[in-house]
Amino acid sequence: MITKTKKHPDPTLAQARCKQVLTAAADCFRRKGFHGAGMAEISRTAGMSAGHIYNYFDSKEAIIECIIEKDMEEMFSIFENLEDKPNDIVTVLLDAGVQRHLESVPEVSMLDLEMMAEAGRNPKVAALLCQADLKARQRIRQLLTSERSLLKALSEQELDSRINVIFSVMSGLLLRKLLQPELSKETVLIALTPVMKTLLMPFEQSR
Amino acid sequence: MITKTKKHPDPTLAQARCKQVLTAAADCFRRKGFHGAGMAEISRTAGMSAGHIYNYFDSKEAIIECIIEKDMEEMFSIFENLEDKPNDIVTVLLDAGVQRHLESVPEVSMLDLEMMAEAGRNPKVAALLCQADLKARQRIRQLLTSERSLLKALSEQELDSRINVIFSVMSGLLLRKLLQPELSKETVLIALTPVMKTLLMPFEQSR
Amino acid sequence: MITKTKKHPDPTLAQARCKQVLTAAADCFRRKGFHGAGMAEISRTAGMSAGHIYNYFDSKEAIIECIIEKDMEEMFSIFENLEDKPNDIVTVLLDAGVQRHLESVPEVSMLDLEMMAEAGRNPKVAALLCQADLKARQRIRQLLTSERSLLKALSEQELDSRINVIFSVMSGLLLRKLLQPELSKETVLIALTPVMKTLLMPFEQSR
Amino acid sequence: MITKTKKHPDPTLAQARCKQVLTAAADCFRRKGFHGAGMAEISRTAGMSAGHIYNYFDSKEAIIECIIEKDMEEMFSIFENLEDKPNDIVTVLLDAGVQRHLESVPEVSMLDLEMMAEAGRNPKVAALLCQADLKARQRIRQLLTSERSLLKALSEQELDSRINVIFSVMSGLLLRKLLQPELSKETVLIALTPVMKTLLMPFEQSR
DNA sequence: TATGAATGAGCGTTCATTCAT
DNA sequence: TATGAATGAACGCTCATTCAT
Repeated sequence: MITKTKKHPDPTLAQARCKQVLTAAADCFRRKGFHGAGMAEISRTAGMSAGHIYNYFDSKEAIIECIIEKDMEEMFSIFENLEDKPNDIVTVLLDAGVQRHLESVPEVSMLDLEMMAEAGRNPKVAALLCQADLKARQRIRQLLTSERSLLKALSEQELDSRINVIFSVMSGLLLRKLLQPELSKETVLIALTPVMKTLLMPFEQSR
Repeated sequence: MITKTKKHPDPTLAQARCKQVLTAAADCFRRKGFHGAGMAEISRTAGMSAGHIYNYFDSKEAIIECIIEKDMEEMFSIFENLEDKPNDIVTVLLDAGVQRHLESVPEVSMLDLEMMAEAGRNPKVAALLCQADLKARQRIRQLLTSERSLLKALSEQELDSRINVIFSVMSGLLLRKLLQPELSKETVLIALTPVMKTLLMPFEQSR
Repeated sequence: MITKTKKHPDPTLAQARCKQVLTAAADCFRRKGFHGAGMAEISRTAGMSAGHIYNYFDSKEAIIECIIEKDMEEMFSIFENLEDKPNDIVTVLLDAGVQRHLESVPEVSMLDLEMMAEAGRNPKVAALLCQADLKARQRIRQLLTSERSLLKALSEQELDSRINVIFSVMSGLLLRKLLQPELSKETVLIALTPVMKTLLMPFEQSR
Repeated sequence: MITKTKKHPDPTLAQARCKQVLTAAADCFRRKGFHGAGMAEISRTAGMSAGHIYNYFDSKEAIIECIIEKDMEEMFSIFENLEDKPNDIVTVLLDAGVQRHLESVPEVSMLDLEMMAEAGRNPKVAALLCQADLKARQRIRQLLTSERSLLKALSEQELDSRINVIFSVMSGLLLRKLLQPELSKETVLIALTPVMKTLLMPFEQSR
């Protein structure tokens, strides 16, 4: 993750400084947005001169991308751990999604939102996000087509549809939390659980 | 809508000028984002000098807030028209949500996202959005508890839950379109329709 | 010469401001060099905010190029007037060259030098200078091959050689003035006159 | 040559390190110009940390001045060797001048130009250059007034004039090469040789 | 009412220089 | 002696905002 374009004889220190910068930057970005936070503020927050940051990152852009990359990686660690779980896939997905998008501290959500908004303007950011999203969907697809799934016989398109709606409702929670901060997990689960069941079972023709 | 801090001898003209500015600004913001569009470009688009805009708005911030307000109002016109529709509430909600969040031009989605991101930092914007969201939920609640609904007997909390999940999955489509632009309405509907059915009917106890 | 990329409803004012900037910039460049003079100093000298300069010039680079262009044009006005002079071409060229390169105020020479040094790094500047030099040589060639010249029968190459040596000795005076400021015009002319005669007459075979 | 402001227990090593720096710096300056080359690049080229350079030189400025000094010395070695040559002084001077100013690699010329431009602003540099120029002229004067010269009877002023014009035409070649890179030595010599002959012989009264 | 010339604070970035080790 | 981490002032440039007209 550390910029390859610069030599850092002491990798431990370098990594520490990078982390300092990334932490500070993430903090500032959460509070002010990517473009609202200036290098001056970031450097102040990081306890480091603005100039010195450029020994570790090529540009503010690079910091943003690095933060996004880190965030995506972290998001994936959620999915990595999914398969070890017992066989109730509904519960597993519910927990993961709700935890990530509804229970996280507001600051995390803010950064997620900021990233999406940035993706609308910055193609590089958009690419990073799309790529991460693709990987996530593939991971879920793997899960849903595994031996024990009830959906292994589904057509490509239907599977796609279900996965997209799952992602839609989950990431939508992010926006709900923003617009209705008092919303509790318990309340959400009342309706979300049946929805997830619907999405993870064959649709009944009778309806 | 017109800024109260300035005197305008001719209210008609003033209102016209305000509209000019707001239209131009909305256009620019859609194309470039809130911070990507400059006052110079807005004034050019509005066919008015940059300085003159300040006779109607205190700042760029004020323009942004005004546009968000307008946008919220417009979003409501969608809900206003809902009740005139025939009795298949599933179709009605599906159409409205999909149209707004999945079929709109990318620029609209981008602006929605920016608005949300902005809400994370600007309490005034957050308040506007929350208020609009509240009104929207109340409107839906009205619909769902009307005479012809199957859900009129639901508890407050369960109704709340359902409405929130409906909003979640719908607004989540916004993010899906950003992350997977090739996703088609048809594909989405395969899974989204059963989900909406689930959300708009009493849950079966057997599940 | 005024930047075409910006609209200036009042051309008179615009031209005046441009001149202000160019004068100030030339002054600063003479004293500090192209890279030694900052926009802050230039704006201070021009009695104008730094930001405002960018309403007239796209960049510092553009200012430099504009100054060079102006300088080249001015240099040409010397050559334009040459042909009206009486028939002693030796005197005519001597006067023009000595006046330009030896008698000019030191500031002019400084700028000339700066331009040459800049040409070594900046291809655009180099191109401007080369082009002007080419035009100057063509003008001289026209003069030397005109009816009344003694050199009209010369081979291309020999003509080229003579012209280049003329330019060489003339522009070399620029450097002499820098390195030996006390050198007087009279002293220089003692040897320079015979040299010019040599260059403007057929070479004698006997030598 | 070594900076006097710093103590160096091991003078031999110090001198070696200085040479390292100067060699590296000269190299960088030739490629990028005085202001185009940064201390980072110089230190990398010198195989030494940037900070360490400041143990030998007070500033980048000091390095520049030191290099100019060295360059002036080197220029003199050309003149030193002149007197050993056989008696055709025209050829000797022609060769020396053309070699130095016309045939040298472009980087050398560029550095010469930068030095001159620098002299226009930095009095210390100006002094160095003037002093070197003075010495060069005195050396030539020695040559021209030696036993075997045809010019030993000339007045001070006339001698001065001739020397200055010689230097002028020679250093002017530097500028010609910059402005007309395709110019060949052969072409130049066609006219330059007669000019040098003119300058190194008594002027004929008949003209 | 309307203009656009003008400002100035702030932006991201660079780089000569210092200093703890 | 030697390092390179760290600084901070300055750079060119942008842009929301003001104000004389």
